[in-house]
Amino acid sequence: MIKVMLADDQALVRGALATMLGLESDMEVVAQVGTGDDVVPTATQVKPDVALLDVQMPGKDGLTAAAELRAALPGCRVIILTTFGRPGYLTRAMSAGAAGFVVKDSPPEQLVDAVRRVHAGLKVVDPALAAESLSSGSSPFTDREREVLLAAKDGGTVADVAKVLFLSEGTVRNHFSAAIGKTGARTRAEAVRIAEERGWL
Amino acid sequence: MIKVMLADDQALVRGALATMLGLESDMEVVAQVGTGDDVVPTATQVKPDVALLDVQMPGKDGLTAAAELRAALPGCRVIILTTFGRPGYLTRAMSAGAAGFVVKDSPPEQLVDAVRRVHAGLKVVDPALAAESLSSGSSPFTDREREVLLAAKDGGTVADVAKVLFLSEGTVRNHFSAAIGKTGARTRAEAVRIAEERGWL
DNA sequence: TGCCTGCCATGACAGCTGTCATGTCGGTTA
DNA sequence: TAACCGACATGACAGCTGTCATGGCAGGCA
Repeated sequence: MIKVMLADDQALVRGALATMLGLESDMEVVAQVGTGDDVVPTATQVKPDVALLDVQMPGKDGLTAAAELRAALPGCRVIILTTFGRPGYLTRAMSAGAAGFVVKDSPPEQLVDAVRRVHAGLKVVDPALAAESLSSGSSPFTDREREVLLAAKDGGTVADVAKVLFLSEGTVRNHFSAAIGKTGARTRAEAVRIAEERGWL
Repeated sequence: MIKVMLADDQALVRGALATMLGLESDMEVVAQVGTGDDVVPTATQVKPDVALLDVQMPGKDGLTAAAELRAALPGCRVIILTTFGRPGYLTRAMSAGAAGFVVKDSPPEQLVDAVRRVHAGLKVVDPALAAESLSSGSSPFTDREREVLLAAKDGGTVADVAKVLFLSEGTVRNHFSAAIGKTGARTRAEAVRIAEERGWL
């Protein structure tokens, strides 16, 4: 039996996936959690063979949780499960030590199949997404640029960002300008949107 | 047997829900679609008793599809299923003739229960969400204000919006200003974000 | 009819934003 | 060592943005 653990913040989806995987004759759902913070504590108790982690969760996100889980339980394979096929997510998932990456658009059989393959020691990645990831490349931002964009994500003004990061307003404007250039946007709001879509934040 | 139809753009979630509902002894999933445009054509063929519609879908959104479905098949009950518990969605779902409203955060049993209740002629609404919906109230925007916000959703400049809506730039700025005041935001980017969160767009 | 209210439209003006030229600092190369 | 490069920081300037005062127009009401 493959012992599977599920982490997803949407109880309905989590429950439905658990039911579906539980029907497979060689699988057993041994734990379900709804936040990123619960992943490692629960996993160390139940010692699953495969952990399915959603990227979006309250507390730690799935990618952070994946890295910590790999450190705590090296024998446990991780599959990242996500709504959005953002190229940046795939890159970060792989560097976090994930063995698989499945988009929620995929047919159900693909998830079941992915669990088996990953358990057998293989890596599973959506081919279309892998191609997009390569063509889109990794984040072109410098550390400061990403910080500045993050601080402005909720619509804060230049003055707000400057105060939070202890920078002059001119500097903040300059970083925005660089980000706008790199994303091909025309305003910082658009730059933030594009960066978020590509998983660069 | 209650004949259920599922509409959700995420194949994995759709499949898992179908499996889960199919296990209930008194239910039968008779159709699954992945876009809003397929809802009515498929429903007229299979004539389900209950239709579960996600709000976010390619093509028509779930709320629009719900209204059309009510018109085409008055006997078919509609449950709106959504990731986000935005108050505005609930209001719009109800005025579109939906009989139920379930958030994806709910436990799985609640969905199964909702299908049965709705089939029995009852209305099903998440109580917490209903309360929030009442306190948050309906959209405070005028038609023009909503149009202007919608046109600026993807980060377009004032000049872009003005060109699309055939208005002077001054007028567009004025509508933005009103929206900023009504949402309590400080920039139009923030106003757009707030309006979207509340389901006012 | 006259008054009032709410929505829409416009332009002027102060202030914020994005761009650019410039300078510093640490790491790399000739 | 000197030259070079990239990242970070700053301030000046032109242009865009949000606010405000103003006016037209349709609907409700005494």
